Amino acid sequence: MPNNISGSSKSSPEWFDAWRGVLFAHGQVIREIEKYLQAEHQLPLSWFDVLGRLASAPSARLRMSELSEAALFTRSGLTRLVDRIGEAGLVRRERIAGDRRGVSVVLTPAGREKFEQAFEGHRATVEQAFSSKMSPRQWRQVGKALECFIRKRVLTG
Amino acid sequence: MPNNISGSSKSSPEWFDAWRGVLFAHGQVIREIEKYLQAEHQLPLSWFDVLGRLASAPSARLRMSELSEAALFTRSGLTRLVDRIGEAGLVRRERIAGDRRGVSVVLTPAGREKFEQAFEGHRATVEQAFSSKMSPRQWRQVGKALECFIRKRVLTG
DNA sequence: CGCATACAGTTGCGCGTATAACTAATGATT
DNA sequence: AATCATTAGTTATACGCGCAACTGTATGCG
Repeated sequence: MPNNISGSSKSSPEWFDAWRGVLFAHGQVIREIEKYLQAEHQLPLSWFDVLGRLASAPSARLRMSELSEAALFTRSGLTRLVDRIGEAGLVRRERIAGDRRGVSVVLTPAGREKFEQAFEGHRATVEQAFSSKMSPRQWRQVGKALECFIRKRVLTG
Repeated sequence: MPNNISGSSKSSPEWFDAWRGVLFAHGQVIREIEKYLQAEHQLPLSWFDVLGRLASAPSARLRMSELSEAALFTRSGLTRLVDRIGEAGLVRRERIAGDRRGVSVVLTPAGREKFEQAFEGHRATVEQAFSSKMSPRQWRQVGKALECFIRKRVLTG
């Protein structure tokens, strides 16, 4: 076929390298984080993620839809996920006054404690696996460039 | 602790924003890509990834271990993945002369065609979902900063 | 030469997620 | 008030991945 393979001209424009970087960085760092959380806290990353979002929400509560919006999973997966975390006593569901369809997921004290225990190590893991691989200047650039992908938490105070 | 990095000792130091950016960008772009590949080519992203790696390898062939090293999955998952892609006729296995343990995965003509059909659209999808969200300067910076995560294909020419 | 160790890849199993169909409540339209 | 469309969340099913144990081959060592 016409295209010559090994040449970087066709198969890899510059912006594609950026994407590949995101792809690989993500994969490697996620693995490290999961390894750490599982080994030290018996905590799946998905649990940690949910706990973290709740912990930084006002009143430590979020609706299912709010959770899934910001999150890496879909609504469907979230139901079971919250089930499991709930069974472990780290969150609980509460009805919402005024909308009988909705449910709030609330962080329990046990959940907050679990999260706080894991947080520092998680931070250290990200630092070691991710940010230590680049200069401050660079991570600032990366943060700025990818800022637009971050779903802002729009929370009415 | 030894390091109090540049001021913000709160919940989000600057390098953490960079990581969050990677996390979110990855999630969103991956979704878009998967949606496109599935809708237009009935091709899971993992298949496309394998086909692409093979397509850009000399002789369009790679060992299982080479595939898994560079890739986003582990060896175990790869066996089944290659099974499925093989059943679809896009790759095939071949024994390696001189090492009866090893197996080469080889791209078939059908596999190459499938990949090439999907490649352009994939490229366009990444461009639209990822790189159009930032300036050329920025994606260059991102590419540079995350370069170290990319497992280089060390291929003796 | 015979046994132990390391390596390449595959298989059994369990778990978690996504897709789609479903229940239930809300809101809009008439 | 009755109906239709929309939204919130759950459930049924299937599929893909990772972990750990297993087969078979290669290599090291006494």
